Amino acid sequence: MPEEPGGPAEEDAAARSRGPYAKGLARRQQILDRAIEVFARRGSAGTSLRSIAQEIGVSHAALSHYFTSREQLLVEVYREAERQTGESEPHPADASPVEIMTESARRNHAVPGLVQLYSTLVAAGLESGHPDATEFATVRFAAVRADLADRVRRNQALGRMRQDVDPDAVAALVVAASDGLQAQWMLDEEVPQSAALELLARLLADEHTKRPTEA
Amino acid sequence: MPEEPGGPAEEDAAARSRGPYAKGLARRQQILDRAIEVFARRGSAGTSLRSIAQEIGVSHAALSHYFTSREQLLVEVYREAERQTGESEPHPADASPVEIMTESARRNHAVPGLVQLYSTLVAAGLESGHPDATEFATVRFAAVRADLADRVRRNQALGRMRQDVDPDAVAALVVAASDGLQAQWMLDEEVPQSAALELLARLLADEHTKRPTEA
DNA sequence: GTCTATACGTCGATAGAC
DNA sequence: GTCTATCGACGTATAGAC
Repeated sequence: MPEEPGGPAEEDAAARSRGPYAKGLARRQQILDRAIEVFARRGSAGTSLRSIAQEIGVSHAALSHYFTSREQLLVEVYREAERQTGESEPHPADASPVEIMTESARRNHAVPGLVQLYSTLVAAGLESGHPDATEFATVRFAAVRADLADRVRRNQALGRMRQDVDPDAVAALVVAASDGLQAQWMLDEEVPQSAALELLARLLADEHTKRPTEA
Repeated sequence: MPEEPGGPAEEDAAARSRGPYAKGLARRQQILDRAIEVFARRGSAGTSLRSIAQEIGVSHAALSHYFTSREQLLVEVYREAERQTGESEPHPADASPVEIMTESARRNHAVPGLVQLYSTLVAAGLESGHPDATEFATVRFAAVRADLADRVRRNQALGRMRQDVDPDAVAALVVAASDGLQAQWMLDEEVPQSAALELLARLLADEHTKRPTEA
């Protein structure tokens, strides 16, 4: 219970008694911002709680005050970095699944370390004993697949996409292709990432709307 | 593991003075076999050099005698586990790219922890400062893509695959789809992994050879 | 609520004895 | 070839200052 010497106590008291407040939120945000820089410079593997704390000028225990575990910090750093790319804003309603993932890939590449962090989180999520990463990966995959499957149905209804494909299978396939191609591209920029995604888009396009030059 | 007791001593002396020989190789193999079991049971994330060493009944320093780093051990464990699935044996020459990856996925699922280990190695390989994992992932991706691209060309020559697709793009796409679908499936077995791969195969099949029931 | 100090147990790596 | 011993660094947990 805050002592709050002279301030207007009514609304502040309720707000202040629980949950994070201005200073704490700002601090938390500062931690995330600095963490993004550190991850971009050194990668997520070599970045300890202590090194992030040192960059900010606090003790590593302070970070534990804002994030219950290193893994949760990683997840939140990823979300914040993704948010800063504009990825959280909704994509155009009539965009095709492949267009969505192509645009996402383009945004991801603009943030150093983001693809690596994503890969790290997914890999950790596959292991038991990493509940934060598992939940992150599970929820994210499910949400992206659901969005893409809806877009497939919409594109099919518009006659822009083949009718003889299962929307759920297409959604899983497009997510997998996008993620996998980004990983391959990180290791070898010669990998035809864009060409492969465009190829997939062409294969999924309705045959009657395909431009003859492409066939 | 014959140490060839009565063998000619000349080359033995040279061989024994450096590099591994019978006893050391057997020990190394034993370590890998036990490590595979431990990884299957506990996952790669929670498996330290100490825990593997404990299972074998040696100190963790002994493992460092055979593997220069934990990362190298991880890579070799993956290779050994993959070898034991029969994955190292060549696939039929006329198999299609998607058939190859479908069969590989089937074999991978038979070994607990293998998909997780693979994801961990690829994620580590994307980070700088992990040379062993980086080399593993780079070489493996390049080799698989080269094999698949050859198969695409062969299937195109046989008239079993669309002529209007770039073999290199198809190879990268199929690898990405296979890897990504396995990861998604590990988190949610409802993901239509097989259906998505079969869908991709159908999209890539030559239109004239497609069975009418599928169109 | 925010943060420091401190400590615990574990980790990968390495040096040197046997 | 394997051990013990030790190192520095890690994530986490707790006590308590402010």
